[in-house]
Amino acid sequence: MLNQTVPLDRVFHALADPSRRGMVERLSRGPASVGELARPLAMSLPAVVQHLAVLEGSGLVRSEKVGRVRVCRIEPAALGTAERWIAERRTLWEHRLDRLGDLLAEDADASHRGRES
Amino acid sequence: MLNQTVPLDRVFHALADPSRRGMVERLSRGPASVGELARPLAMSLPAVVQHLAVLEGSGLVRSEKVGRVRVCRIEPAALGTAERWIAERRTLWEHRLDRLGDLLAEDADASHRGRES
DNA sequence: CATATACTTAAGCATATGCTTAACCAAACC
DNA sequence: GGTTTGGTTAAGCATATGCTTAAGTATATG
Repeated sequence: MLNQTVPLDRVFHALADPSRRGMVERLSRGPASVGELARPLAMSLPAVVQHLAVLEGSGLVRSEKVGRVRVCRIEPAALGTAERWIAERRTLWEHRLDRLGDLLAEDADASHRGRES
Repeated sequence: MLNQTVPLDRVFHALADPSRRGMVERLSRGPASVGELARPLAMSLPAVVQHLAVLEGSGLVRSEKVGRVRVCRIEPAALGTAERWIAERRTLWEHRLDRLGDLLAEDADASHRGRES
């Protein structure tokens, strides 16, 4: 498994901003133009375009130009990468807690039997 | 559902750095001291402590001092928050794709029946 | 053809981030 | 009590981020 650190950096960084998460949220309900993405945000259009560039750079969003409007859509794969990383860490400490639980159980068991070992 | 935007900002920002993810990864296998966390990283101890502060600020990690060594542990809840946010977005566009699939199915159905509507 | 619309590009700026080194503090060791 | 060990605090600095305004381009629309 290749150590793909760069995309994770970009995906998590992209998600670390509430405006960008708002855009992802909007796009998860369906495609939208830059103007539509900008409407709910209290900032200039160029600022929104910069956020969009971060999202595209992370692979979370892709866009194409149709006439004079740019249509943006979500790109599920990148979100999956982030979700998977988190899930893997969770699995690790869950297993660790399992082993800890086993140890405690053994311990309890041992003390019932009169603390051998 | 309260709009808890601040912790998500911090959690995603904390995860956006490979050194910090490395620390989380290490801690997901069990508690560690600051020195242990620093060992694999090519940077000064104060830099590591600053990363640790970011992780603690996000709620991903908590630590306590035992004698002269600081013991750090992972805090599962924060990771869960991030995972949940992503999962919710995924659910949204999956449902959207379902509806889209329904539409296409209806469409195909309609064209079989001779393109009504 | 003229004008409005929907971006796009460029430049500039304030603040935040990610380090560094130097100096300091307190628990453990000899 | 002196020294090593493990961490902490402070200051400084280079670069990155997140905006802004101003000006430009290309596609509709009347």
